[in-house]
Amino acid sequence: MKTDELREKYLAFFQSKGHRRQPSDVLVPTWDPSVLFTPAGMNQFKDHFLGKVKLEFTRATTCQKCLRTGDIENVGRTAYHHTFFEMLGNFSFGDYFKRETILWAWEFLTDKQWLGIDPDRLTVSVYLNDDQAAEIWQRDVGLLPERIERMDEFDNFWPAGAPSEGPDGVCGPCSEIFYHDDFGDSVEIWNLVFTQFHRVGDPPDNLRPLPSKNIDTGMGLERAAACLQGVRTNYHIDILRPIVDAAAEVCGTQYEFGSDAGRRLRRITDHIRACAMAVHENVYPGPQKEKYVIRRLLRRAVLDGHHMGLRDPFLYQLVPAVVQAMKIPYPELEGTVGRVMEVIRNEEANFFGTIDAGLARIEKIFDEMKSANRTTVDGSEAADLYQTYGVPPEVFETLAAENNLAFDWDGYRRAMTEHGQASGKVVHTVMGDRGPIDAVKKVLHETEFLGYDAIEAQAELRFIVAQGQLCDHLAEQGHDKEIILILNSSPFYGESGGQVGDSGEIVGSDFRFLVRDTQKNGSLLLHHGHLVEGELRTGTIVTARVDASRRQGIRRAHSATHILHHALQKNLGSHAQQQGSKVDQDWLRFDFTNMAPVSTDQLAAIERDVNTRIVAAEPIEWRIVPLAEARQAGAMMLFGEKYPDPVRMVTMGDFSRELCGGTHLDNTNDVGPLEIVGEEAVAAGVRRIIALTGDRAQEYLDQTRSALTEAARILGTGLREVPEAACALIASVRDLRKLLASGGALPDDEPQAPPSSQDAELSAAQIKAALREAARALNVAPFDVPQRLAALKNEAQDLRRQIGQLAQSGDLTADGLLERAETIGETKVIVTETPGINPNLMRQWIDQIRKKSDSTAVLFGTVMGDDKVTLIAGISRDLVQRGLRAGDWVRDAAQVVGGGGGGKPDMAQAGGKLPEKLPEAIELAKARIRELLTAVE
RNA sequence: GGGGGCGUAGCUCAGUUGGGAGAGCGCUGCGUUCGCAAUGCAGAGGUCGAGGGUUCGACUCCCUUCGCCUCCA
Repeated sequence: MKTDELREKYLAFFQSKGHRRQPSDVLVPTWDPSVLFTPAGMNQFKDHFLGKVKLEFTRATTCQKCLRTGDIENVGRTAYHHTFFEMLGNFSFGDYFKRETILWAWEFLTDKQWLGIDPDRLTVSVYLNDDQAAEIWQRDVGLLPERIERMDEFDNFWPAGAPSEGPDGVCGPCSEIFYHDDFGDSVEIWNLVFTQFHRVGDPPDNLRPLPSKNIDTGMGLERAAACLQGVRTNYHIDILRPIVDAAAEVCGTQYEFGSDAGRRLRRITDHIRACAMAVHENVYPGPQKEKYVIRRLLRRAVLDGHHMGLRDPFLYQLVPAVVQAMKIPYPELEGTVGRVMEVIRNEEANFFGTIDAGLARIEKIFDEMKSANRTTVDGSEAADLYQTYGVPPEVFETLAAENNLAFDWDGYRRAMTEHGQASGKVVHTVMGDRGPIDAVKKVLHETEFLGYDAIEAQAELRFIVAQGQLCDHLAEQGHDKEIILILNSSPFYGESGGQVGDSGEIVGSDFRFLVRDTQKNGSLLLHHGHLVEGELRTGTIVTARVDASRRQGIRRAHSATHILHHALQKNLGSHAQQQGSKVDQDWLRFDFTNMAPVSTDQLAAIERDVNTRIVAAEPIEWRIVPLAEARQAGAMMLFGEKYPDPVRMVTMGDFSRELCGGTHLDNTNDVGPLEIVGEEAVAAGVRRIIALTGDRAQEYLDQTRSALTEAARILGTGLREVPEAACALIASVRDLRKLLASGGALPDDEPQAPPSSQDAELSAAQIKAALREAARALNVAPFDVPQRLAALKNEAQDLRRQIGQLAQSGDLTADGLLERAETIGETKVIVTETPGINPNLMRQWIDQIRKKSDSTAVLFGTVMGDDKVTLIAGISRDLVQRGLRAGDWVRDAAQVVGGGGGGKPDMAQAGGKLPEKLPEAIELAKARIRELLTAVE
């Protein structure tokens, strides 16, 4: 039986038993902070199990995309381990229980109409004291007692070991069904979990019966398919074997089941499937969390290829094979093949680069080891290299072996364990209640949202949460910590879909509560804020009033976001899909898929398109429609997003249809101007645009204009010429610096600012472009351009002044100084003030003097600025050999001017901050050198 | 979220208790050579990521910040 057929039969079977067929949840459930990836079919029903949502159905069946990395080491080695896999399941929320579950499972497995498995191949297990389940298996199904095994809480309880070890919360016994294959293995193909207890504390008597019992079953699709297809490993089933074969071809090797290469090919198969599915859902390889897991999977697969001799990206070539295998249940995969391949190829290429860089470092370590006569690679050294540069230890070990060096795996593991501990641990909660909000959920399933039509409404105050606790009455004002109010209905929008929460106020007959922010928890709206007047009491009728102007700014930004999304796709291509967004008051941030930076020309075109749509005054409308209808209407569907059904579809004119729960304008014209103020990278393949709308866009334009005007004033030129003049100023400062360093003279004519053009007024776009160009040349943020220009201008002036001083000291030349030098013994000694000379020039002179005369000792001093003194001393080589130190000499002199110094034996520098004492210091230096020279005679 | 690391010339990088910003490749020019390859000589190219602080003096030390890499969870 084909895998696709098995999947379909399972879902159809449970549909025929009154189950609602639900689509798979996304791979990364962002709504659930307790997991990175969906680990099982029941995950999307957590709140159903706990009675926290209104139940529209009490029986469901799914085929869930899952990803687990707990057993990652076993992938490829064993027959049945995967990271990515599909899980078939049927669920009951307080509906049917053990009897139906067991009978249906048996019917589906053995009935000829369904799987038709020979009953003799099946055995089952039940929990030690679950007589109820055992009896159903024995009496109702008719299994012989020897085919029913009793297992302990670590095998047949969920969560494993819960009764004695916890955690607290819902739990229950389970019953597993095993298939005995032709290879002598017994394979657990189906786990039936009977959630019937609530654990409170440690044994004994810690399992309380739940009022509402649930069923949660899971059948591993690949595993069951392997049994039905009679193959010895999941990797040989019809949807995986083609990927294995494709991997073998790409790796240029023959697939053999038992070989080392065979294991590597199976691992590559698993990991590329996981990566492709994740990237398809817009989860890219990255540095943290779920993105990091994907990166690690990809790298493990690349490493296997590396072991088999590959040195260039290869994994990406397997993406089509993955899509081919998975496209029946997930037809949307075909739409993203190119993007997925590109992302994976990119990441692979990066990693091969990392490996190359690592090789160089490893060579270096080997060299050091050889010179130190060490024969074992230090484990902690390898761990260090891995943690810092990502050089995998396997690569290290291989190279070590080639160099006849051993590798200390124990030390490596020890170091990695320490690192893990140093990095801290996060506590994971499996499933359960986490505070007062969960308690509220059981009573009040949702806050009715009224904000699409109103910004003010009457409502009943249902719950007050203060200091993390529920209370009925609260009089205290000025709470440090925020209070949360929950109403039965509210016009406040809770942060979701990237749109920030509303702020405003909730008032009653005798109180006033300021809402700072509104958050969403499930279907509840949480109003966070502070009580400023009166007393709060649950059950009272209140008026909830949203801050109207802020809401209006948010509406502008949100509608602008949709228009921007449309413009991006038009200008960059349909791959420019939303990756995330944040919508605030007249401010929006929009992340989207794009491999390269968006050029300034493209940005200008995008901005122009958006503004054209805005002024076209297109109507904006929304409706609640069935998901299928929205899809047919061509609404934008994002990968990695799970939509409710029906959905809210927002339509703008005839150019944009998006599924969106946010608050929007009625007409595009109300957006006002839109200004793109930034474009940057957020991750490989993801770009971010930041834009302003309405008032803030207008402010931004005004600021831009005044910054450019100010820049033009500083430069003494026209607006249009600012970039050119800025470049000229930079060049002139650079030239002046060189001039000063080399001791050249100032050119007669000061550079002139380019003449200001008398052209007509510049457009907004031209102003922005001019300021941006100047900012790029100056390497500062656009609004800092005037400030930077002023600083540069000052610097230029200062440099000119210094060069002028330099010119006045023209009589000080190396030759001139040498002529006037005092001779002590064989040595020419020059100790003098050199007004206006910078340290660099002093050094050059000292070098010249040392070239012209054999034995010399030179010390120059000058006043720098208003309050600083610089001294430079240089002595010739023979003096150094005789034990003189330039540093000692100059330091003595510097002490007179209140400073210190040092340097090399033949050339040293010192400074001080008492300019008036410079002559004294010079005199001391003269005296010191006489002493020093006499001492070493 | 936490640990480690990196931002220095167009590229790859060096820079040793804080005291003259370097190498290799590339580039430009001039030689050797019939020409190419090769090679010799000369030269251009740097706000040492940004901003503060300590200091007489910071690529170097401290703090902040931005970008990138990497590992752990």
